[in-house]
This record gives sequence, structure tokens and C-alpha cells, in this order.
Amino acid sequence: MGVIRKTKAVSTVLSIFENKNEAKSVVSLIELVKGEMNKTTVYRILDRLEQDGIIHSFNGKDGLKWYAKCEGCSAHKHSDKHPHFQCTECDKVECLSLEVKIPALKNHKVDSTDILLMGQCETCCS
Amino acid sequence: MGVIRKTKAVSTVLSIFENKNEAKSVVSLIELVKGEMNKTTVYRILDRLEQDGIIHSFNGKDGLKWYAKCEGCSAHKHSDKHPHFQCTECDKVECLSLEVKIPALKNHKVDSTDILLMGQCETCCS
DNA sequence: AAATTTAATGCAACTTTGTTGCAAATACAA
DNA sequence: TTGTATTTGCAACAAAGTTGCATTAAATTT
Repeated sequence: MGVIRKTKAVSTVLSIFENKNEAKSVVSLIELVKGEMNKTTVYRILDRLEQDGIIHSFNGKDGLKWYAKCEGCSAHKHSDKHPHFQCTECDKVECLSLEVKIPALKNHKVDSTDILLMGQCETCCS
Repeated sequence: MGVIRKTKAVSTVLSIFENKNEAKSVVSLIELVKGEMNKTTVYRILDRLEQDGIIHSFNGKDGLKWYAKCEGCSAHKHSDKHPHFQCTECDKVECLSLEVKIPALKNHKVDSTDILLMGQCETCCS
């Protein structure tokens, strides 16, 4: 289906991702736009933006869903296979441009990989 | 805190992990022991077993929590850094003994990694 | 083998995340 | 500007997981 209409709500959500290269949890997004739109709307907009390859989703360390802007994705080819880093102190998530090599698996067909590194981010390290 | 008393409920949960080398989602565990014990008890036993290093947990592809038996873990040193594989068709999860090399990250202190490969398992491949 | 202590359990109520159906509102094309 | 299909809000729901508290049952002590 994807994004079809440029509504005010869609613009608001998009603008949150435009500026920074930082990932956002759905929970924090709902909080950010509280008063401006319904949480159901947030869920649905994120779905559509992901289907259009504008953002990508992944699971954070607590099993919560996070989203971030895709770099070079389209509706049909998602380049969202990069790893993510989540700080165990401040919970912030960053997209990493690392290339992680996964050894081949016998008798398995691997379609995608989720890699989450956890530890202390630059800010919380110092 | 950890496991202190060997109750019937603890034995039941342990026996589920003893036999097979297969991971179980909390949801499936609750279903398995339904009638025998309360879901709260399942959650609490899993917590204690994990703290004692007898099992380890990780997030499956849908953000659900899964558990599997540790191979060579203790309360203080968890060797649960191995990757997992989840089948996108039958949802089954396997622990992999692969060694995945993660390149060093500048200005970050990486303490642990979650790696989940997704695709078709041996059974669903053929 | 009782009595005592402390951990473990059951239960109900609750929180949080996420979903669904439907009516009303809005984008956009004709 | 009108018509139609998409988007939104709302309320109700569903599933995963948590909490408090009274009760039960291990393990220790006597």
C-alpha cells in the first residue's frame, strides 16, 4: 500500500526522522506527537513509511520496535541490514554502517539478519 | 537471587530445556505447562534460571522473549553471545555455535551483542 | 519429627504495547 | 467544486508481561 497522501500527520512524523540520523522507538514517537495525533495514526504512518522504504524498523534491546530513516532504500530493495547500537544507560540507538560478515549456514536459507550491539555510547562512556 | 529451591514447578520447566537443544518462547512455555502452573510462576522461574546461568534469553523476530539452555554458562559468566536462527515459516529458533566477528567501534564500549538470523530452517527448506 | 523460617506460588488486578472496526474527516483527481 | 478513496480519531480490544499480597511449601533448626 504505502504512503499515498501527504497529510499533516505524515509530514510531522517524517520531519522527526529528517533532521537527525537517530532511531526512535514507537513509544517515544507517540509521546513526541501526543496531542497532535492519535497513537493508532502513528502506528499506521510508520507502517506505510516502512513499506515505501523511507524508514526501516528493528527491535531494540527490550523487544520494543524502533524506526530509523533508511539510507538508500526503496520499496522493493531494503538496505536495512546494517547493525544497530543501543546504549544500556541512556537507551539511545544508532545505525551503524559496519559490514558484519555472517558465515554460511548449512541447510538453512538466510534471508535477513538483525544485529544489535549493546553497551555504552559516546556520551555515556565519558 | 537465583534458584534456591527445587520445587515441582522448577523441575517441570527445567525438564523442558533438558531434553532438546531447542529454544522456547515464553508464550509457548506458558502454553506447555498450562494447568500445571500459573503464568506468573513461569515468568519468575525463567528469571531465576537465567540469573543462575542455567538458561539464557534473547528476543525473537517479533520482539517476543525466548529462552534456551546455556552451554557452559555460570551465574557470573554468561557465554550467551552466540547467534540465533529463527525460521520465518515455522518460527522455530536454534542456537548457533557460529563465531561472528564484530569490528571495533570507536568511542563505544560494546558489552554484548544480539544476532538473529532469519530465513528457512532445514525442515522448511526442503 | 515438629516447629520455624524464608522462598515460591496462585490469583487478581494492573500496565504497556500494539491492533481492529467503523464513522467522520481530509487529500486529491476529474 | 464535486466525488471518491485514503487517512484519521476514537473506543474497544488483545496479548505480553508485572505487581502486591495472601497462601503454600521447601529447607533449617531445634
